[in-house]
Amino acid sequence: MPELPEVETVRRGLEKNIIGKKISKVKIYRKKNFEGNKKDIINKKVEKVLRYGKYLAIELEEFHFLLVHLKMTGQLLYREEKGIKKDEENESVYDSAKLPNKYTRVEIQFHDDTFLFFNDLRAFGWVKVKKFNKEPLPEKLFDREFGPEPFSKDFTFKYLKKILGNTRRAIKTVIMDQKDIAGVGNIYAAEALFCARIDPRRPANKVVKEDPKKVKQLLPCIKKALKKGIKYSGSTAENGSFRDIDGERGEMQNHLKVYGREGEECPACDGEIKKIKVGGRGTYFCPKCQN
DNA sequence: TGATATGTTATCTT
DNA sequence: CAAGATAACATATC
Repeated sequence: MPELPEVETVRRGLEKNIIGKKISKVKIYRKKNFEGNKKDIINKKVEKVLRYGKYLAIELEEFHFLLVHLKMTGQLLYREEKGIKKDEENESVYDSAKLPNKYTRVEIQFHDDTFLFFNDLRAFGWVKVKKFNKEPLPEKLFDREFGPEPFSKDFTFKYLKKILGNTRRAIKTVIMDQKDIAGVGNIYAAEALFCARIDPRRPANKVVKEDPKKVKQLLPCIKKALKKGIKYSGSTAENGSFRDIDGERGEMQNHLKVYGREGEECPACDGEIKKIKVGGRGTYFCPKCQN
């Protein structure tokens, strides 16, 4: 679930709460979700909290990093203390009145006895410890390539035209590819394509050739969709897993135009929102006005 | 009960 | 080899 806006929501929460804190203890509940040597980060102070696409990097002293990817159902939960949170009850499996719980994979304790829990029901996510000799580029940090951040100056119309014009893949698949654009996932891809009135199934190169105007629209549409997602602190569907570091749901699900709205009337015309598969993923769009 | 789920990546196919 | 498609990861829900 977590895409750029959700991960950015978590990043901001962490920035507010753990900068300057020193790690005192690391407890690993599930080895598969942890990589590296936990001793490397003990007694190290948190200096920065960074985000690259959907990836998080907590930078500690002397170029030590605590890296996190939430994948589908991961959560980073900050607590002043262990145990049961007063007046809280679990309504869904993704709630966490009590911490740690059965889905807690890693527990970070700070010197002031506050905690950061990495919870992940499906356990696809991970926490890694890495160290460097100097400030690393994101490519080095995560051992992978990143497309430009949607809010950076590198994300231009020229660039968008280039990545779309180069391939016959469905346009939705391309804008979700992290090597092409960092941070866009299934929800915000659907919203951006609706905003630009583009059929998500269309081969990307065809859209560039036949509808350059729509591609020009798509650029601000991607930014707007993500910005709105950040504004509403991310999206948490009915049975969704996303929570901020206080365990709170996002609000963006109430402002989505097509994602998750199968069968509802299109907000732009009198068509009906349909759900199909594109590149194996659930895809919501209005067949009447997106073409 | 089998299909499905918001992410990424290894592997298979064309 | 490249591009694109698909399976796999682990668990809950309908």
